[in-house]
Amino acid sequence: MRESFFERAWDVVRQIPEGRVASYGQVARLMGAPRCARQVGYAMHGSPGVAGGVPCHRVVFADGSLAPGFAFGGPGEQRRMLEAEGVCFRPDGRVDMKKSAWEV
DNA sequence: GGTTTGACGAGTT
DNA sequence: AAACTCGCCAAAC
Repeated sequence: MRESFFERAWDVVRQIPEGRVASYGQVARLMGAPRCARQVGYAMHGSPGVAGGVPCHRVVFADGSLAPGFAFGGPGEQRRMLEAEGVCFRPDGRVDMKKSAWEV
């Protein structure tokens, strides 16, 4: 059943524990496509959302910055959601990958 | 079946 | 430090 690349991406994102964040490249790597970070990001855009079991808000850039224009109701909503899960943020507005990076 | 696109990443300027 | 460019690759047109 070779699910589409997207569905596989969702499956990996689904495994991200609470209070942790994973970069697009990280997710892509876990799915066996380390070069497909962009496709992962695009898959997130088309994800069913948290209601579908895909916490796309836990997926961030490799730098720890969030996607511009992200919205579950507002760009600041994602940060608020992550903080609520225990994710550490830096004054720059980026996620503290050093503490909140998803350890596989 | 070729072209365009894009929630990335790393390298340059 | 921030902005820009190039490369990668799957999905949509």
